[in-house]
Amino acid sequence: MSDLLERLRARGWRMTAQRRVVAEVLDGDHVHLTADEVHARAVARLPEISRATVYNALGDLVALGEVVEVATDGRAKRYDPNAHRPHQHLLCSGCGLIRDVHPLGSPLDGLPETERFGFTVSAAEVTYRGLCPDCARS
Amino acid sequence: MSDLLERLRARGWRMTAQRRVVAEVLDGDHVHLTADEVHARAVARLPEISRATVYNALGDLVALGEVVEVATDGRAKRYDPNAHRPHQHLLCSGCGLIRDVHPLGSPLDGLPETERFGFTVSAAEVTYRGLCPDCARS
DNA sequence: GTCATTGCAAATGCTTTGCAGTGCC
DNA sequence: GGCACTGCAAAGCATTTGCAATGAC
Repeated sequence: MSDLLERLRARGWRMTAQRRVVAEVLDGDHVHLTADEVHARAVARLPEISRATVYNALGDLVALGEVVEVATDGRAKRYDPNAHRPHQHLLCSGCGLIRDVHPLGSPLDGLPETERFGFTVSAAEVTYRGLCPDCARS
Repeated sequence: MSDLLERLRARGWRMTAQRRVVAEVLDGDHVHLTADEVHARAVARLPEISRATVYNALGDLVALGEVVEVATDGRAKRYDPNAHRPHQHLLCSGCGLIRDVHPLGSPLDGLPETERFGFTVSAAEVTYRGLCPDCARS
């Protein structure tokens, strides 16, 4: 368990029961959830929480840089709470599950056996993010 | 221009005017289009082509392994026709534009200046694809 | 007390689906 | 000529938005 809650409080994020529950659900997980899964787990602790509120809270956390939005397949986005720890992702093409991994060598060498968690790894994929000339201009 | 059309014919893909136009629109492009952009360009050549048909054709091409579905942001999927050439992606966080790049060194070294195409690159991201134990079982 | 946050429900964007008609092989 | 492909319109998810009521600071 990490100190996500404390960081949020320290940064002056107005704390409500709903937001606390969303942050608690995410906190430190190494298997990332979709907004709907976060909502389902939040409901277990706070039955009246709405989907819109979960989306609001997740959007805030992303804007604060405490959580990273991961959209690696065409389905629902997933939310990665380990924004401050450098890591890479292991994605299941079958069910969309995403796990954090921490390999040491170059990605092109493939993922070490010890970091595969039982997955059958078939490809490594690299994406560079930035702004294109047009978007950088405005 | 590549030989996508010929490969498709050779593999026995039933050719229709609509499918040909979709394949022609994609063929060899290094900036990848969304389904809607493919539809727009297809309409320019074949006004009565429907969106559903474009989705069908794209889905087929992906199933055949001739085109790769790229879903790097939470928006519309984009279609990469260069499935047979190893390459990486350069993504604009502003507008979602995706371009192919062909860097030589390790991704962790960053993207060489000659491969940036005017982008301001801020991050490199690695994803390993495969099947999780549960999905591999079935 | 004020103003941000919540919940609801309706709207949006992208994609898929059902089904009758069309046309490729 | 059979059966796969097409077009249309309607349905389906994931997500966003508008707005009145609520509650944190």
